[in-house]
Amino acid sequence: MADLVYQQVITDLNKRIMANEFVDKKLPDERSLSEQYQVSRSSIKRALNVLANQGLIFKKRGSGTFINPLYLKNQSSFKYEGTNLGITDSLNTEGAQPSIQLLDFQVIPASQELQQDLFLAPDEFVYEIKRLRLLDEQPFMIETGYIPIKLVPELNRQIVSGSIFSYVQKALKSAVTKSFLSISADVSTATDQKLLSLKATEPVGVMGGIFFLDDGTPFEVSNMRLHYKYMKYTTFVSTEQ
Amino acid sequence: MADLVYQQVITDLNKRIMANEFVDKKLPDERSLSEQYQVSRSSIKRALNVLANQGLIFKKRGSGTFINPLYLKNQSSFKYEGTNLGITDSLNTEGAQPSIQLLDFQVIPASQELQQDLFLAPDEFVYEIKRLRLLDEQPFMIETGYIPIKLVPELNRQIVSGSIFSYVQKALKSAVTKSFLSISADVSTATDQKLLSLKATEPVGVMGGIFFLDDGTPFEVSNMRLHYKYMKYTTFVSTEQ
DNA sequence: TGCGTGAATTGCACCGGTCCATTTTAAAAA
DNA sequence: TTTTTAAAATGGACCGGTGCAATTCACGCA
Repeated sequence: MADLVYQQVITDLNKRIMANEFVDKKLPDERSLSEQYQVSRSSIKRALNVLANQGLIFKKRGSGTFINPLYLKNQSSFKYEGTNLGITDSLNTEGAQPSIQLLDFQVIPASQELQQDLFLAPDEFVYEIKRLRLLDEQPFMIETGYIPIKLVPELNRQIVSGSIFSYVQKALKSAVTKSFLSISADVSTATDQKLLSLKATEPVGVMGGIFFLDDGTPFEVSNMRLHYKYMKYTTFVSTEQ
Repeated sequence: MADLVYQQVITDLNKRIMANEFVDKKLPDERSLSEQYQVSRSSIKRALNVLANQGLIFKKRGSGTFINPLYLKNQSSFKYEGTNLGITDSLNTEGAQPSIQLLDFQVIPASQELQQDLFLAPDEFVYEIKRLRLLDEQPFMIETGYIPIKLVPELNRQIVSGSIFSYVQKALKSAVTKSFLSISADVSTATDQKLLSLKATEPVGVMGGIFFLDDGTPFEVSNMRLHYKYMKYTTFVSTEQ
Protein backbone atom coordinates (compact mmCIF):
# COMPACT_ATOMS: atom_id res chain seq x y z
CA MET A 1 0.00 0.00 0.00
CA ALA A 2 2.75 2.38 0.87
CA ASP A 3 5.32 0.93 -1.48
CA LEU A 4 3.95 2.69 -4.52
CA VAL A 5 5.93 5.69 -5.64
CA TYR A 6 3.03 8.05 -6.13
CA GLN A 7 1.50 6.98 -2.82
CA GLN A 8 4.69 7.85 -1.03
CA VAL A 9 4.71 11.24 -2.69
CA ILE A 10 1.10 11.78 -1.61
CA THR A 11 1.87 10.83 1.95
CA ASP A 12 4.91 13.03 2.11
CA LEU A 13 3.28 16.03 0.47
CA ASN A 14 0.36 15.67 2.82
CA LYS A 15 2.73 15.76 5.74
CA ARG A 16 4.55 18.79 4.42
CA ILE A 17 1.32 20.63 3.72
CA MET A 18 -0.04 19.94 7.17
CA ALA A 19 3.24 21.01 8.71
CA ASN A 20 2.69 24.32 6.93
CA GLU A 21 5.98 24.02 5.14
CA PHE A 22 4.65 26.00 2.19
CA VAL A 23 3.95 29.32 3.82
CA ASP A 24 3.05 31.04 0.58
CA LYS A 25 0.42 28.33 -0.08
CA LYS A 26 2.24 27.40 -3.22
CA LEU A 27 3.83 24.08 -4.02
CA PRO A 28 7.02 23.74 -6.02
CA ASP A 29 6.38 23.23 -9.70
CA GLU A 30 6.05 19.70 -11.01
CA ARG A 31 9.49 19.60 -12.55
CA SER A 32 11.15 20.61 -9.30
CA LEU A 33 9.13 18.07 -7.32
CA SER A 34 10.20 15.46 -9.82
CA GLU A 35 13.78 16.41 -9.02
CA GLN A 36 13.25 16.55 -5.27
CA TYR A 37 11.65 13.15 -5.04
CA GLN A 38 13.75 11.63 -7.79
CA VAL A 39 10.71 10.27 -9.56
CA SER A 40 9.28 10.94 -12.99
CA ARG A 41 7.06 13.90 -13.62
CA SER A 42 4.24 11.50 -14.45
CA SER A 43 4.31 10.14 -10.93
CA ILE A 44 4.30 13.62 -9.50
CA LYS A 45 1.34 14.46 -11.68
CA ARG A 46 -0.48 11.37 -10.51
CA ALA A 47 0.09 12.25 -6.88
CA LEU A 48 -1.00 15.84 -7.39
CA ASN A 49 -4.12 14.69 -9.19
CA VAL A 50 -5.16 12.62 -6.22
CA LEU A 51 -4.65 15.54 -3.88
CA ALA A 52 -6.56 17.82 -6.24
CA ASN A 53 -9.47 15.38 -6.33
CA GLN A 54 -9.55 15.47 -2.57
CA GLY A 55 -9.77 19.23 -2.66
CA LEU A 56 -6.50 19.66 -0.87
CA ILE A 57 -4.79 21.54 -3.66
CA PHE A 58 -5.74 23.49 -6.76
CA LYS A 59 -3.78 23.45 -9.95
CA LYS A 60 -3.73 26.32 -12.36
CA ARG A 61 -1.99 25.98 -15.66
CA GLY A 62 0.67 28.58 -16.20
CA SER A 63 0.47 29.65 -12.63
CA GLY A 64 1.27 26.81 -10.30
CA THR A 65 -0.18 24.50 -7.68
CA PHE A 66 -1.76 25.97 -4.58
CA ILE A 67 -2.92 24.68 -1.26
CA ASN A 68 -6.61 25.03 -0.49
CA PRO A 69 -6.51 27.46 2.44
CA LEU A 70 -9.77 26.09 3.79
CA TYR A 71 -8.20 22.73 4.14
CA LEU A 72 -5.85 24.02 6.77
CA LYS A 73 -8.18 26.43 8.49
CA ASN A 74 -11.43 24.69 8.44
CA GLN A 75 -10.49 21.13 9.05
CA SER A 76 -13.47 20.46 11.25
CA SER A 77 -15.88 20.33 8.39
CA PHE A 78 -13.34 19.49 5.79
CA LYS A 79 -12.91 15.78 5.84
CA TYR A 80 -13.20 13.65 2.80
CA GLU A 81 -15.59 11.12 4.25
CA GLY A 82 -16.72 10.11 0.82
CA THR A 83 -13.80 7.73 0.87
CA ASN A 84 -15.42 5.65 3.54
CA LEU A 85 -17.77 2.92 2.56
CA GLY A 86 -18.67 0.96 5.62
CA ILE A 87 -20.42 3.03 8.17
CA THR A 88 -18.55 1.42 11.01
CA ASP A 89 -15.31 2.40 9.44
CA SER A 90 -16.26 5.98 8.83
CA LEU A 91 -17.23 6.41 12.43
CA ASN A 92 -14.44 4.44 14.07
CA THR A 93 -12.19 7.41 14.09
CA GLU A 94 -14.59 9.75 15.78
CA GLY A 95 -13.46 8.63 19.19
CA ALA A 96 -16.75 7.07 20.21
CA GLN A 97 -17.06 3.33 20.73
CA PRO A 98 -19.19 1.65 18.05
CA SER A 99 -21.17 -1.47 18.73
CA ILE A 100 -23.77 -3.62 17.04
CA GLN A 101 -26.97 -5.18 18.28
CA LEU A 102 -28.42 -7.91 16.08
CA LEU A 103 -32.15 -7.45 15.64
CA ASP A 104 -32.99 -10.14 13.16
CA PHE A 105 -31.20 -12.66 10.99
CA GLN A 106 -32.81 -14.99 8.50
CA VAL A 107 -32.76 -16.40 5.01
CA ILE A 108 -35.44 -15.34 2.58
CA PRO A 109 -36.06 -15.63 -1.16
CA ALA A 110 -34.71 -12.67 -3.08
CA SER A 111 -37.37 -10.17 -4.06
CA GLN A 112 -37.49 -9.01 -7.61
CA GLU A 113 -35.70 -5.81 -6.76
CA LEU A 114 -32.97 -7.70 -4.95
CA GLN A 115 -32.60 -10.03 -7.89
CA GLN A 116 -31.90 -7.04 -10.04
CA ASP A 117 -29.54 -5.28 -7.70
CA LEU A 118 -27.61 -8.37 -6.67
CA PHE A 119 -27.81 -10.00 -10.05
CA LEU A 120 -29.52 -13.16 -8.87
CA ALA A 121 -31.70 -15.80 -10.51
CA PRO A 122 -35.38 -15.88 -9.45
CA ASP A 123 -34.97 -18.88 -7.14
CA GLU A 124 -31.98 -17.66 -5.18
CA PHE A 125 -31.89 -16.82 -1.50
CA VAL A 126 -30.43 -14.00 0.49
CA TYR A 127 -29.67 -13.33 4.12
CA GLU A 128 -31.75 -10.61 5.63
CA ILE A 129 -29.78 -8.96 8.39
CA LYS A 130 -31.30 -6.30 10.61
CA ARG A 131 -28.95 -4.60 12.96
CA LEU A 132 -28.96 -1.68 15.30
CA ARG A 133 -25.75 0.28 15.41
CA LEU A 134 -24.70 2.24 18.44
CA LEU A 135 -22.07 4.74 19.39
CA ASP A 136 -21.20 4.81 23.05
CA GLU A 137 -24.37 2.86 23.88
CA GLN A 138 -26.43 5.37 21.93
CA PRO A 139 -28.38 3.83 19.03
CA PHE A 140 -28.04 5.89 15.88
CA MET A 141 -28.79 3.64 12.96
CA ILE A 142 -31.05 0.84 11.84
CA GLU A 143 -29.46 -1.17 9.11
CA THR A 144 -31.14 -3.76 6.93
CA GLY A 145 -28.76 -5.67 4.71
CA TYR A 146 -29.28 -8.32 2.08
CA ILE A 147 -26.47 -10.63 1.04
CA PRO A 148 -26.71 -13.59 -1.38
CA ILE A 149 -26.19 -16.82 0.53
CA LYS A 150 -24.13 -18.25 -2.29
CA LEU A 151 -21.45 -15.66 -1.73
CA VAL A 152 -20.93 -16.47 1.95
CA PRO A 153 -22.82 -19.71 2.73
CA GLU A 154 -21.22 -19.96 6.16
CA LEU A 155 -22.59 -16.74 7.62
CA ASN A 156 -23.96 -17.05 11.15
CA ARG A 157 -25.32 -14.92 13.95
CA GLN A 158 -21.93 -14.46 15.47
CA ILE A 159 -20.22 -13.21 12.34
CA VAL A 160 -23.15 -11.00 11.56
CA SER A 161 -22.92 -9.37 14.95
CA GLY A 162 -19.55 -7.94 14.00
CA SER A 163 -18.16 -6.28 10.92
CA ILE A 164 -19.32 -8.25 7.91
CA PHE A 165 -16.96 -6.46 5.58
CA SER A 166 -13.85 -7.36 7.50
CA TYR A 167 -15.03 -10.95 7.78
CA VAL A 168 -15.54 -11.08 4.03
CA GLN A 169 -12.16 -9.61 3.39
CA LYS A 170 -10.53 -12.48 5.25
CA ALA A 171 -12.84 -15.23 4.05
CA LEU A 172 -13.07 -14.33 0.38
CA LYS A 173 -9.79 -12.49 0.17
CA SER A 174 -11.74 -9.85 -1.66
CA ALA A 175 -12.43 -6.51 -0.12
CA VAL A 176 -15.50 -4.36 -0.42
CA THR A 177 -14.05 -1.30 -2.07
CA LYS A 178 -16.81 0.19 -4.15
CA SER A 179 -20.38 1.17 -3.59
CA PHE A 180 -23.22 2.94 -5.16
CA LEU A 181 -24.76 5.22 -2.56
CA SER A 182 -27.91 7.22 -2.39
CA ILE A 183 -28.69 9.68 0.36
CA SER A 184 -32.02 11.16 1.29
CA ALA A 185 -34.27 12.03 4.23
CA ASP A 186 -37.57 10.63 5.43
CA VAL A 187 -40.24 10.97 8.09
CA SER A 188 -39.50 8.65 10.97
CA THR A 189 -41.71 5.63 11.45
CA ALA A 190 -42.89 4.36 14.82
CA THR A 191 -40.13 1.77 14.74
CA ASP A 192 -37.52 4.39 13.94
CA GLN A 193 -38.72 6.52 16.81
CA LYS A 194 -38.61 3.64 19.24
CA LEU A 195 -35.22 2.26 18.30
CA LEU A 196 -33.46 5.56 17.78
CA SER A 197 -35.22 7.49 20.56
CA LEU A 198 -36.66 10.05 18.20
CA LYS A 199 -39.57 12.38 18.77
CA ALA A 200 -42.49 12.13 16.37
CA THR A 201 -41.42 15.26 14.53
CA GLU A 202 -37.84 14.20 14.15
CA PRO A 203 -36.77 12.63 10.85
CA VAL A 204 -34.29 10.00 9.79
CA GLY A 205 -31.54 10.21 7.26
CA VAL A 206 -31.69 7.43 4.74
CA MET A 207 -28.70 5.93 3.02
CA GLY A 208 -29.16 3.20 0.48
CA GLY A 209 -26.18 1.35 -0.86
CA ILE A 210 -25.16 -1.42 -3.17
CA PHE A 211 -21.74 -2.65 -2.17
CA PHE A 212 -19.40 -4.38 -4.57
CA LEU A 213 -16.48 -6.71 -4.19
CA ASP A 214 -13.17 -5.92 -5.85
CA ASP A 215 -14.12 -7.81 -8.96
CA GLY A 216 -17.43 -6.03 -9.36
CA THR A 217 -19.69 -8.67 -7.89
CA PRO A 218 -22.58 -6.95 -6.13
CA PHE A 219 -22.22 -8.17 -2.61
CA GLU A 220 -24.77 -6.43 -0.44
CA VAL A 221 -27.80 -4.24 -0.69
CA SER A 222 -28.18 -2.17 2.40
CA ASN A 223 -30.77 0.21 3.66
CA MET A 224 -29.79 2.45 6.52
CA ARG A 225 -31.99 4.69 8.58
CA LEU A 226 -30.04 7.08 10.73
CA HIS A 227 -30.88 9.37 13.57
CA TYR A 228 -30.88 12.67 11.73
CA LYS A 229 -28.28 14.22 13.95
CA TYR A 230 -25.84 11.46 13.11
CA MET A 231 -26.12 11.65 9.39
CA LYS A 232 -23.63 13.97 7.81
CA TYR A 233 -22.16 13.01 4.50
CA THR A 234 -19.40 15.26 3.28
CA THR A 235 -17.55 15.12 0.03
CA PHE A 236 -15.49 17.12 -2.39
CA VAL A 237 -17.03 17.29 -5.82
CA SER A 238 -15.34 18.31 -9.04
CA THR A 239 -17.00 18.46 -12.40
CA GLU A 240 -13.80 17.92 -14.28
CA GLN A 241 -12.45 14.57 -15.20
CA MET B 1 -14.23 19.73 -24.57
CA ALA B 2 -14.70 16.90 -26.99
CA ASP B 3 -11.44 17.37 -28.81
CA LEU B 4 -9.39 15.53 -26.26
CA VAL B 5 -8.37 12.05 -27.24
CA TYR B 6 -9.32 10.32 -24.02
CA GLN B 7 -12.63 12.18 -23.91
CA GLN B 8 -13.50 10.93 -27.33
CA VAL B 9 -12.66 7.40 -26.27
CA ILE B 10 -14.87 7.79 -23.22
CA THR B 11 -17.75 9.08 -25.29
CA ASP B 12 -17.43 6.34 -27.83
CA LEU B 13 -17.03 3.54 -25.31
CA ASN B 14 -20.05 4.86 -23.46
CA LYS B 15 -22.04 4.71 -26.65
CA ARG B 16 -20.89 1.20 -27.43
CA ILE B 17 -21.62 -0.01 -23.92
CA MET B 18 -25.09 1.48 -23.95
CA ALA B 19 -25.74 -0.01 -27.36
CA ASN B 20 -24.96 -3.34 -25.73
CA GLU B 21 -22.22 -4.03 -28.21
CA PHE B 22 -20.31 -6.08 -25.68
CA VAL B 23 -22.74 -8.93 -25.07
CA ASP B 24 -20.37 -10.85 -22.85
CA LYS B 25 -20.02 -7.79 -20.61
CA LYS B 26 -16.34 -7.76 -21.35
CA LEU B 27 -14.41 -5.00 -23.06
CA PRO B 28 -11.50 -5.65 -25.38
CA ASP B 29 -8.17 -5.56 -23.60
CA GLU B 30 -6.31 -2.28 -23.37
CA ARG B 31 -3.81 -3.18 -26.04
CA SER B 32 -6.53 -3.99 -28.54
CA LEU B 33 -8.45 -0.82 -27.74
CA SER B 34 -5.25 1.09 -28.27
CA GLU B 35 -5.09 -0.48 -31.74
CA GLN B 36 -8.75 0.07 -32.51
CA TYR B 37 -8.74 3.73 -31.62
CA GLN B 38 -5.24 4.33 -32.88
CA VAL B 39 -4.25 6.04 -29.65
CA SER B 40 -1.64 5.23 -27.07
CA ARG B 41 -2.35 2.75 -24.35
CA SER B 42 -1.94 5.53 -21.79
CA SER B 43 -4.91 7.35 -23.25
CA ILE B 44 -6.98 4.16 -23.21
CA LYS B 45 -6.03 3.68 -19.57
CA ARG B 46 -7.02 7.20 -18.77
CA ALA B 47 -10.40 6.79 -20.40
CA LEU B 48 -11.01 3.47 -18.66
CA ASN B 49 -10.07 4.97 -15.33
CA VAL B 50 -12.71 7.64 -15.69
CA LEU B 51 -15.34 5.05 -16.53
CA ALA B 52 -14.22 2.91 -13.61
CA ASN B 53 -14.52 5.85 -11.23
CA GLN B 54 -18.04 6.36 -12.43
CA GLY B 55 -18.84 2.76 -11.64
CA LEU B 56 -19.57 1.92 -15.24
CA ILE B 57 -16.86 -0.68 -15.57
CA PHE B 58 -14.72 -2.83 -13.31
CA LYS B 59 -11.15 -3.67 -14.05
CA LYS B 60 -9.51 -6.82 -12.82
CA ARG B 61 -5.85 -7.38 -13.39
CA GLY B 62 -5.08 -10.53 -15.31
CA SER B 63 -8.69 -10.98 -16.16
CA GLY B 64 -9.98 -8.03 -18.11
CA THR B 65 -12.36 -5.10 -18.01
CA PHE B 66 -16.03 -5.73 -17.38
CA ILE B 67 -19.19 -3.74 -17.64
CA ASN B 68 -21.13 -3.18 -14.46
CA PRO B 69 -24.32 -5.10 -15.19
CA LEU B 70 -26.31 -2.87 -12.87
CA TYR B 71 -25.42 0.08 -14.97
CA LEU B 72 -27.38 -1.26 -17.89
CA LYS B 73 -30.24 -2.82 -15.96
CA ASN B 74 -30.83 -0.39 -13.24
CA GLN B 75 -30.25 2.92 -14.93
CA SER B 76 -33.05 4.62 -13.07
CA SER B 77 -31.17 4.79 -9.82
CA PHE B 78 -27.75 4.59 -11.35
CA LYS B 79 -26.79 8.07 -12.32
CA TYR B 80 -23.64 9.72 -11.26
CA GLU B 81 -25.19 12.87 -9.94
CA GLY B 82 -22.16 13.57 -7.85
CA THR B 83 -20.76 15.23 -10.95
CA ASN B 84 -23.31 18.00 -10.69
CA LEU B 85 -22.60 20.99 -8.60
CA GLY B 86 -25.25 23.55 -9.17
CA ILE B 87 -28.64 22.34 -8.19
CA THR B 88 -30.28 23.90 -11.20
CA ASP B 89 -27.99 22.03 -13.45
CA SER B 90 -28.53 18.69 -11.81
CA LEU B 91 -32.26 19.05 -12.19
CA ASN B 92 -32.44 20.57 -15.63
CA THR B 93 -32.35 17.25 -17.29
CA GLU B 94 -35.18 15.74 -15.31
CA GLY B 95 -37.76 17.09 -17.70
CA ALA B 96 -39.42 19.45 -15.25
CA GLN B 97 -39.22 23.19 -15.69
CA PRO B 98 -37.04 24.86 -13.04
CA SER B 99 -37.64 28.41 -11.92
CA ILE B 100 -36.43 30.80 -9.25
CA GLN B 101 -38.24 33.18 -6.97
CA LEU B 102 -36.10 35.79 -5.28
CA LEU B 103 -37.00 36.10 -1.61
CA ASP B 104 -34.36 38.50 -0.38
CA PHE B 105 -31.26 40.22 -1.62
CA GLN B 106 -28.97 42.43 0.37
CA VAL B 107 -25.44 43.24 1.34
CA ILE B 108 -24.25 42.44 4.85
CA PRO B 109 -20.93 42.29 6.68
CA ALA B 110 -19.39 38.84 6.58
CA SER B 111 -19.86 36.89 9.77
CA GLN B 112 -16.86 35.24 11.32
CA GLU B 113 -17.77 31.91 9.85
CA LEU B 114 -18.17 33.40 6.40
CA GLN B 115 -14.84 35.14 6.74
CA GLN B 116 -13.25 31.77 7.31
CA ASP B 117 -15.05 29.92 4.57
CA LEU B 118 -14.74 32.62 1.94
CA PHE B 119 -11.34 33.73 3.06
CA LEU B 120 -12.28 37.32 3.77
CA ALA B 121 -10.89 40.08 5.94
CA PRO B 122 -13.01 41.13 8.95
CA ASP B 123 -14.36 44.28 7.30
CA GLU B 124 -15.49 42.76 4.02
CA PHE B 125 -19.04 42.48 2.80
CA VAL B 126 -21.04 39.74 1.16
CA TYR B 127 -24.28 39.47 -0.70
CA GLU B 128 -26.94 37.54 1.09
CA ILE B 129 -29.21 35.95 -1.45
CA LYS B 130 -32.32 34.06 -0.42
CA ARG B 131 -34.11 32.26 -3.18
CA LEU B 132 -36.91 29.81 -3.56
CA ARG B 133 -36.42 27.23 -6.25
CA LEU B 134 -39.30 25.55 -7.98
CA LEU B 135 -39.88 22.71 -10.37
CA ASP B 136 -43.00 23.02 -12.48
CA GLU B 137 -44.34 25.74 -10.14
CA GLN B 138 -43.76 23.45 -7.16
CA PRO B 139 -41.35 24.92 -4.58
CA PHE B 140 -38.81 22.39 -3.45
CA MET B 141 -35.85 24.27 -2.06
CA ILE B 142 -34.93 27.30 -0.02
CA GLU B 143 -31.46 28.49 -0.81
CA THR B 144 -29.42 31.01 1.11
CA GLY B 145 -26.21 31.99 -0.59
CA TYR B 146 -23.36 34.26 0.42
CA ILE B 147 -21.00 35.72 -2.16
CA PRO B 148 -18.22 38.25 -1.53
CA ILE B 149 -19.11 41.52 -3.20
CA LYS B 150 -15.54 42.04 -4.32
CA LEU B 151 -15.77 39.03 -6.60
CA VAL B 152 -18.82 40.27 -8.50
CA PRO B 153 -19.46 43.92 -7.54
CA GLU B 154 -22.04 44.31 -10.27
CA LEU B 155 -24.52 41.74 -9.02
CA ASN B 156 -28.14 42.88 -9.05
CA ARG B 157 -31.64 41.55 -8.47
CA GLN B 158 -32.06 40.59 -12.07
CA ILE B 159 -28.89 38.53 -12.33
CA VAL B 160 -29.58 36.94 -9.02
CA SER B 161 -32.99 35.83 -10.18
CA GLY B 162 -31.34 33.56 -12.71
CA SER B 163 -28.43 31.18 -12.65
CA ILE B 164 -25.61 32.89 -10.83
CA PHE B 165 -23.09 30.29 -11.90
CA SER B 166 -23.66 30.77 -15.59
CA TYR B 167 -23.53 34.52 -15.16
CA VAL B 168 -20.20 34.21 -13.38
CA GLN B 169 -18.86 31.95 -16.06
CA LYS B 170 -19.43 34.65 -18.65
CA ALA B 171 -18.49 37.62 -16.50
CA LEU B 172 -15.36 36.25 -14.86
CA LYS B 173 -14.55 33.72 -17.55
CA SER B 174 -14.03 31.33 -14.67
CA ALA B 175 -16.39 28.48 -14.08
CA VAL B 176 -17.54 27.05 -10.79
CA THR B 177 -16.22 23.53 -11.07
CA LYS B 178 -15.50 22.39 -7.56
CA SER B 179 -17.37 22.31 -4.33
CA PHE B 180 -17.21 20.98 -0.85
CA LEU B 181 -20.59 19.52 -0.02
CA SER B 182 -22.18 18.29 3.14
CA ILE B 183 -25.52 16.53 3.25
CA SER B 184 -27.77 15.96 6.22
CA ALA B 185 -31.38 16.08 7.37
CA ASP B 186 -33.23 18.31 9.76
CA VAL B 187 -36.61 18.99 11.35
CA SER B 188 -38.54 21.50 9.28
CA THR B 189 -39.01 24.99 10.69
CA ALA B 190 -42.22 26.99 10.39
CA THR B 191 -40.70 28.85 7.47
CA ASP B 192 -39.72 25.62 5.74
CA GLN B 193 -43.21 24.30 6.18
CA LYS B 194 -44.77 27.39 4.78
CA LEU B 195 -42.53 27.85 1.78
CA LEU B 196 -42.21 24.21 0.85
CA SER B 197 -45.77 23.14 1.77
CA LEU B 198 -44.60 20.66 4.34
CA LYS B 199 -46.56 19.15 7.19
CA ALA B 200 -45.21 19.66 10.68
CA THR B 201 -43.86 16.12 10.84
CA GLU B 202 -42.16 16.30 7.48
CA PRO B 203 -38.42 17.06 7.42
CA VAL B 204 -36.07 18.88 5.11
CA GLY B 205 -32.91 17.67 3.50
CA VAL B 206 -30.02 20.00 4.11
CA MET B 207 -27.16 20.56 1.74
CA GLY B 208 -24.37 22.89 2.65
CA GLY B 209 -21.77 23.80 0.11
CA ILE B 210 -18.71 25.91 -0.45
CA PHE B 211 -18.27 26.50 -4.16
CA PHE B 212 -14.94 27.29 -5.74
CA LEU B 213 -13.86 28.94 -8.93
CA ASP B 214 -11.47 27.22 -11.27
CA ASP B 215 -8.49 28.79 -9.60
CA GLY B 216 -9.53 27.73 -6.13
CA THR B 217 -11.04 31.00 -4.98
CA PRO B 218 -13.94 30.24 -2.66
CA PHE B 219 -16.84 31.86 -4.41
CA GLU B 220 -20.02 31.09 -2.55
CA VAL B 221 -21.22 29.57 0.67
CA SER B 222 -24.63 28.13 0.22
CA ASN B 223 -27.16 26.61 2.55
CA MET B 224 -29.99 24.68 0.96
CA ARG B 225 -33.07 23.32 2.62
CA LEU B 226 -34.95 20.90 0.41
CA HIS B 227 -38.35 19.31 0.53
CA TYR B 228 -37.36 15.85 1.70
CA LYS B 229 -38.93 14.13 -1.25
CA TYR B 230 -36.78 16.14 -3.63
CA MET B 231 -33.47 15.45 -2.03
CA LYS B 232 -31.73 12.43 -3.39
CA TYR B 233 -28.01 12.54 -3.72
CA THR B 234 -26.51 9.56 -5.47
CA THR B 235 -22.88 8.80 -6.05
CA PHE B 236 -20.43 6.05 -6.79
CA VAL B 237 -17.79 5.70 -4.14
CA SER B 238 -14.51 3.85 -4.42
CA THR B 239 -11.95 3.57 -1.67
CA GLU B 240 -9.07 3.10 -4.06
CA GLN B 241 -7.09 5.87 -5.60
C1' DT C 1 -10.14 -38.00 -15.60
C1' DG C 2 -7.98 -35.01 -12.72
C1' DC C 3 -4.05 -32.18 -11.47
C1' DG C 4 -0.19 -29.39 -11.65
C1' DT C 5 2.91 -26.37 -14.08
C1' DG C 6 4.30 -23.13 -17.21
C1' DA C 7 3.00 -19.97 -20.87
C1' DA C 8 -0.10 -16.50 -22.51
C1' DT C 9 -3.26 -12.85 -21.28
C1' DT C 10 -4.29 -8.72 -19.19
C1' DG C 11 -4.10 -4.74 -16.25
C1' DC C 12 -0.58 -1.78 -13.17
C1' DA C 13 3.25 1.21 -12.05
C1' DC C 14 6.50 3.91 -13.76
C1' DC C 15 9.62 6.22 -16.89
C1' DG C 16 11.09 10.02 -19.76
C1' DG C 17 10.17 12.19 -23.40
C1' DT C 18 7.44 15.87 -27.08
C1' DC C 19 4.55 19.54 -27.98
C1' DC C 20 1.09 22.70 -26.44
C1' DA C 21 -2.00 26.33 -23.70
C1' DT C 22 -2.19 29.51 -20.19
C1' DT C 23 -0.25 32.65 -17.14
C1' DT C 24 3.31 35.45 -15.41
C1' DT C 25 7.42 38.08 -16.06
C1' DA C 26 10.33 41.21 -17.75
C1' DA C 27 12.00 43.84 -21.37
C1' DA C 28 11.09 47.09 -25.03
C1' DA C 29 8.49 50.62 -27.05
C1' DA C 30 5.45 54.53 -26.94
C1' DT D 1 4.93 56.39 -16.93
C1' DT D 2 2.12 53.47 -19.45
C1' DT D 3 1.47 50.15 -22.91
C1' DT D 4 2.91 46.59 -25.86
C1' DT D 5 5.41 42.59 -26.83
C1' DA D 6 8.34 38.80 -26.26
C1' DA D 7 10.17 35.29 -23.33
C1' DA D 8 9.98 32.24 -19.43
C1' DA D 9 7.40 29.47 -16.21
C1' DT D 10 4.10 26.13 -15.42
C1' DG D 11 0.55 22.63 -15.89
C1' DG D 12 -1.91 19.56 -19.65
C1' DA D 13 -2.27 16.04 -23.19
C1' DC D 14 -0.32 12.41 -25.21
C1' DC D 15 3.08 9.06 -26.73
C1' DG D 16 5.45 4.66 -26.60
C1' DG D 17 8.09 2.29 -24.06
C1' DT D 18 9.82 -1.45 -19.84
C1' DG D 19 9.05 -4.66 -16.41
C1' DC D 20 5.86 -6.70 -13.25
C1' DA D 21 1.70 -8.98 -10.87
C1' DA D 22 -2.53 -11.35 -11.01
C1' DT D 23 -5.35 -14.36 -13.60
C1' DT D 24 -6.49 -17.62 -17.03
C1' DC D 25 -5.65 -21.34 -19.99
C1' DA D 26 -3.74 -25.22 -22.19
C1' DC D 27 -0.84 -28.90 -22.21
C1' DG D 28 1.42 -32.77 -20.30
C1' DC D 29 1.74 -35.92 -16.58
C1' DA D 30 -0.17 -39.07 -13.20
